[in-house]
Amino acid sequence: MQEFLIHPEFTLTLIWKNNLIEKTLLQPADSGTTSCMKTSPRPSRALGNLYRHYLNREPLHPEIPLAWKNMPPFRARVLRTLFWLVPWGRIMTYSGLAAMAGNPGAARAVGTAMACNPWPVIIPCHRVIRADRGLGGFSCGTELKKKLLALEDIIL
DNA sequence: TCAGTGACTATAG
DNA sequence: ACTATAGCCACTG
Repeated sequence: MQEFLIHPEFTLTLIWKNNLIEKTLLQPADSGTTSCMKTSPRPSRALGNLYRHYLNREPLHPEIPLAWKNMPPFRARVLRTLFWLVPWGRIMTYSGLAAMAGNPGAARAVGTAMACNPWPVIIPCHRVIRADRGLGGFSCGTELKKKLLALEDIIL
């Protein structure tokens, strides 16, 4: 089952399987979209939560049902750490996140973990930047990363 | 087991 | 500020 969050800057698709969010798909808004947000009909609790996250910065609920099965251990630790430690409007470096996840030297592996993040936006990998304040990479395009950060009043 | 890979980083020109 | 480079680590085939 799929459902959508339509935002002026992006569309987020939640892909559900066995009552768990298997992954999210993120794509930049195509030109000429609406100026307000909307969701697909009968949104799940998680989607409602995401809607209000972008509407009025409501924190994401810690129990969003994500399908963690088969995630390699370090990547899971990194993603969980990111979810818990970096809320709306905050940023973290790859190396900082590596340290918080318990392995200070693993900045590069954190980058790989971000690249493999199955749940962009829910797990806020757009809030992870380089130690030199550079933007770093983004699977869905660095332009979108910049816009997501701008929504949170973060300018690099 | 091991070589290859990459959303990194510190350092040197 | 930019480029090159060597070191770094978890994960993969």
